[in-house]
Amino acid sequence: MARWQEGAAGRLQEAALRLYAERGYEQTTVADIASEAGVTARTFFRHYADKREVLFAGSERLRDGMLEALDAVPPAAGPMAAVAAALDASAVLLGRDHAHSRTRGAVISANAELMERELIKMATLAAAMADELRKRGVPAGDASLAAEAGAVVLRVAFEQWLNGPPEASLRDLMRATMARLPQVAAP
Amino acid sequence: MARWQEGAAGRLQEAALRLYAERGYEQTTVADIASEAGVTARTFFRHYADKREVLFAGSERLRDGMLEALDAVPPAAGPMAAVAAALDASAVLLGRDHAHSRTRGAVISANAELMERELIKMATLAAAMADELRKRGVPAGDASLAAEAGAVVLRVAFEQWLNGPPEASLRDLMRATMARLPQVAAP
DNA sequence: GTATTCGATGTCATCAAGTGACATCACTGG
DNA sequence: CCAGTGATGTCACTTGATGACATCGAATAC
Repeated sequence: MARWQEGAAGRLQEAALRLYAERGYEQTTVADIASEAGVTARTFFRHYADKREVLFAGSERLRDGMLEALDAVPPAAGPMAAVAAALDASAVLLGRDHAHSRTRGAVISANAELMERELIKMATLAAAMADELRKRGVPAGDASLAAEAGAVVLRVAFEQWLNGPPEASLRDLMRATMARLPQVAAP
Repeated sequence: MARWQEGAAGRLQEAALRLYAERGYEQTTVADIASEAGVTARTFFRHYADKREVLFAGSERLRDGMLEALDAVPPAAGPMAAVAAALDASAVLLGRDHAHSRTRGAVISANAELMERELIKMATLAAAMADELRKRGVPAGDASLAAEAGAVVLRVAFEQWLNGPPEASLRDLMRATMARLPQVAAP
């Protein structure tokens, strides 16, 4: 028998999402979350850098999955084709649990601090994709544009998916949005 | 003679930028800034909602200027043409003081919290443009895409301008980036 | 089988951000 | 002259976040 219960990180994650959803992010203290998970506040900060981060665990997995998919595309293909492959990978990772994503999305969009964190995660993702594109020989400016455009497609499609029926395919939404972009962007 | 010196908001802004640049954002306390500006910390928070916001005063002026320019474009023009006009307006407002922008940009990109704030300001801007486009009859999805794409162009061009020579024209950079987008976004 | 080390946690102290309540005092309009 | 206004100061307090040190079960070494 362990001195402490296992899976503190997971319990903290669940408790945080539940409390944020129930009473709101600002009305929830770290002490509340920790006590709910059966640990102390100090332990919360050993698992998550701050009160926001507990909602964004797993973002490295998303990034790695997307970069892997991007790398798998032959360099002969254009930058946007590579980005499209990364978006396909993201759809698999993000499009699993519609209900959970909805709760999480509602919590995040209800609070500016959480929105900020979400945005910087997306920006980091885009920067990583741009880096990868540059390594493939894409000119710096084009790499930034393609990666950021991909992030825009991801955000717009994900939001549509959240607001739509649970059975809709996030991947199809992303592809449709991706196809629409050059038409809208044309003058 | 007034009981207190005028222009506390401006003095706080200058002191904050200087101290953030000298010792770094995290190494600067609100008390430091306030004392430098000859007021108390409590007064700092009466002028700026938090320690980050002092670097983002004037973002409403930028938003208003861009929305005004967007509105001036005849609705017959496509959404991207309207966004382009808004970007032109932003170039006038943002492209004035290269040295100051560079210092500010260096401070912001050196700190994740400040980056977050910058990103949410851009996202708010994009959301406002998208709203305006929808009012002009642009379909919701296209409006989001066009506005977010415009924000991408602004960010990429602004960064190039910051890293380039002071005499370069931000407006020209934005137009060139804008023209490049549909080519990159095409599969 | 006992000793040692390791790792996740608890405890305590402390700092900085942010906020509410109330006092102050120069200026302003009557 | 006097009441009211507005920017500020003062004080008390909550909460987020971090460093230092202690604890104790478990794995590992011997």
